[in-house]
Amino acid sequence: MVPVFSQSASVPVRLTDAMRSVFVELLVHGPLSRAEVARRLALSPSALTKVTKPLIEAGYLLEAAGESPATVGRPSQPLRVDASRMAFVGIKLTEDELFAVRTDLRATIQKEVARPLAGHEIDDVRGQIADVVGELTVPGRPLSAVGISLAGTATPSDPVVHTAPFLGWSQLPLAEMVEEAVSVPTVLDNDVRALTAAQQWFGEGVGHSSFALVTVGAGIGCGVVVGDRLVSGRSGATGLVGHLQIDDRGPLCERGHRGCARAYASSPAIRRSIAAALDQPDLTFDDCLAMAAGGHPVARRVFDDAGAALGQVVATVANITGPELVVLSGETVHMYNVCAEAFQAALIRHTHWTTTPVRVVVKPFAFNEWARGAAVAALQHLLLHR
Amino acid sequence: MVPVFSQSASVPVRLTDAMRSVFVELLVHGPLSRAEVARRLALSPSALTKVTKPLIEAGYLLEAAGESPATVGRPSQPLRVDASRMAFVGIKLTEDELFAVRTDLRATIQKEVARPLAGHEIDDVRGQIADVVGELTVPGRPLSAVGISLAGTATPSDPVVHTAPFLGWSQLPLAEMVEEAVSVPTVLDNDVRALTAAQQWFGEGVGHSSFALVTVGAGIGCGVVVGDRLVSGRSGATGLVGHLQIDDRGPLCERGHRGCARAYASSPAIRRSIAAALDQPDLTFDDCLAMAAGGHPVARRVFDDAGAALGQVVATVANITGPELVVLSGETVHMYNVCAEAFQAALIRHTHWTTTPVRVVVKPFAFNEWARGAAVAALQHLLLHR
DNA sequence: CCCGATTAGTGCACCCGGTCAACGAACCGA
DNA sequence: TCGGTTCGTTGACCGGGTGCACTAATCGGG
Repeated sequence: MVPVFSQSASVPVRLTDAMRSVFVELLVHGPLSRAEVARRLALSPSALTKVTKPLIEAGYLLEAAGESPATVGRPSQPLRVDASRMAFVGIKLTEDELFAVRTDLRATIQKEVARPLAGHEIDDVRGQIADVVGELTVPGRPLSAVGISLAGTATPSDPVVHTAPFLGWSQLPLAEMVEEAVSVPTVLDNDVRALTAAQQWFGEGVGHSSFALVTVGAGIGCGVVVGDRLVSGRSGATGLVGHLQIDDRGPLCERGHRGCARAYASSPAIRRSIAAALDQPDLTFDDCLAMAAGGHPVARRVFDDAGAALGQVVATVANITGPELVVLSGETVHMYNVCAEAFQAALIRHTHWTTTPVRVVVKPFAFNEWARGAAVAALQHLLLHR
Repeated sequence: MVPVFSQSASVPVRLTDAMRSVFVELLVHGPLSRAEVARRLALSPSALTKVTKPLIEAGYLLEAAGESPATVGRPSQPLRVDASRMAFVGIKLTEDELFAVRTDLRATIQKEVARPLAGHEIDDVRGQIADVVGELTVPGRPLSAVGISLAGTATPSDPVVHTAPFLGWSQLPLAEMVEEAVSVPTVLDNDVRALTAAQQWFGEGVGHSSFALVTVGAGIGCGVVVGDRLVSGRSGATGLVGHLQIDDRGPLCERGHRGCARAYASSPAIRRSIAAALDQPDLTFDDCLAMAAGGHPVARRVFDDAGAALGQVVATVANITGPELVVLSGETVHMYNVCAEAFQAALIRHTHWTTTPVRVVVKPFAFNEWARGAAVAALQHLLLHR
């Protein structure tokens, strides 16, 4: 447990469980007074002075300039973590690109890099990762951890990529290899789960002990948090909703399923459907979206179907896991605007009749959100499991 | 924490967290030596003597007559819990019947009672529950807890039934009322989750940190355990797979869904389908099952469709939650025998292609299993959350 | 303007649940 | 019989957390 906070600290700090949980509470729930943290974590007030003192002395916590909330009694002295105290690099690998960001402790992006992937050969990829990490590192400030996320089966608890179909990898000890190359603790994770982690600590999931994240983009993904814990099934296989059957007469997906979720709602499928129906093979997804927004009947229908498929996916996930909230995100969430009614109708229709539909929050998506997720996955792993 | 172990103990025991976890470990994982328990719970050997001594003295643990496992070194001294040290009553309420059992600590049924429910009027039900509890109680031996389960939204953390459609109840503080009537701590729970709890501690779930239970009977139900914790969504709404859409052309359910799981696989739906097709309204479910076993084409087809629907339900649950195992149970699981192939085919077909199908275990079901589940729910609540 | 009321934070003695280290116990095989 | 090995116990000790008494800082009211 020592390594987490000793590196680059003038005063090395020996971490106790209470210190860790206080730190995480302050990191996630923003500035809070000692008294408030004590109440939340069921600790005594005296424990809190004892715990926070070394963290403040070592520079991890700051006494935030407290604006008085105008109440009786002695005003509280809010504490916050010094987000700049640590730095992380998050990397998202896709079939043909590498996105990387450097973030601080609060997952604020400080620098970003995107570049094409030279190939899928592991040595090349390792080299590119090492280059990017070097590029993102500020000389005097060592990184605390590196996170790598990809579409495939991988978990932070395990340094090997089990399968990554789009990269053609299986049983690849990527974390070890990168760790060796860059000399920084490195953590792997599934891309959707990493994104869920980011939402859990720094996004819409804050304050919810259970929620689900559903992503739309090149595919449909899903991450689940239950009892404040990010679920990862056997070898990281959770939230595989991409091929959920919507009906049995719909469009075909690349695996030969008729009417599965990704055949309806993934961006390539939407584009293909409209392009094919109109015999305009060069239409882009954005063209399609514009057409739907403009009321074009074909585009409208395809997007309505996509929205309905998404609504059914969300309802199904909610029926099974019972989250307080579902966050909708992904590269093409903005399409929600043109299919909101279809989505809501399907959500209501497929929600089990004994409950009310889940609350759904649409979370706008920036292209570097995936890489940011990887950084948060690394951060969480460092703070919780070390 | 004191109340759990002090009642009726000649020597009152003050429980620590370690004592609780050691006790549960021994309860669930059978006789184990101190050394083994210490390893499993990451405690020191000395902690174990310290923890077990008072529990042995108070009669909660016994030194089991150790059959030597023939190994080098000093033979270990297995410990086991004295299952007779506590007694529980579990009650399952259905629309028109009340099933109740008395169990020991290991959920072994010692006495059972079943009787028709006089009505849904709360005072009558409360009275009947109190009668049954009295009937099941052995004079000298007070009960440790009473568990009540029903189809509807209820959680052990909360003494009120939120909704119980088949009983026509909503927002009913049943636990308080019963507790007052019988003077024993009383816990409510959803029936499927209670059954899942029983599987988790004393059934197929033992040894698995994540698994799902899918039940077939009058309806289709599902309970989920993730990270050793039984999932209960907002107000206990989880595992609502009954109306999962299987296709969009199938039979109608009572809520007007075409082709949902319960329209295919619930026992009333199966019976109705076959009775209607053959125009023999008096056929029973067992008649139908016998016909299918005998190769009758209509019955065969209906049961195959039911099996396929179940397979799809299991695959969907597994895709989303990623359990190590799925346990198949419920009043009519025995129908699995006549539709195993259809089930397996659907399971494979709907399992996400990046993973292998979950392991499925078919668990035979006795009619008092529901009530036993309620007893386990009470036991778990007493041991973990008190 | 002072004085209780109220809430926040600190210092210090203490407690108690665990570990550590040393040892005794009970088996094996040579 | 004796070393090897694992199990279990004992007693000293350690350290994280609590309890309590105290100080700090603000408010509203007489």
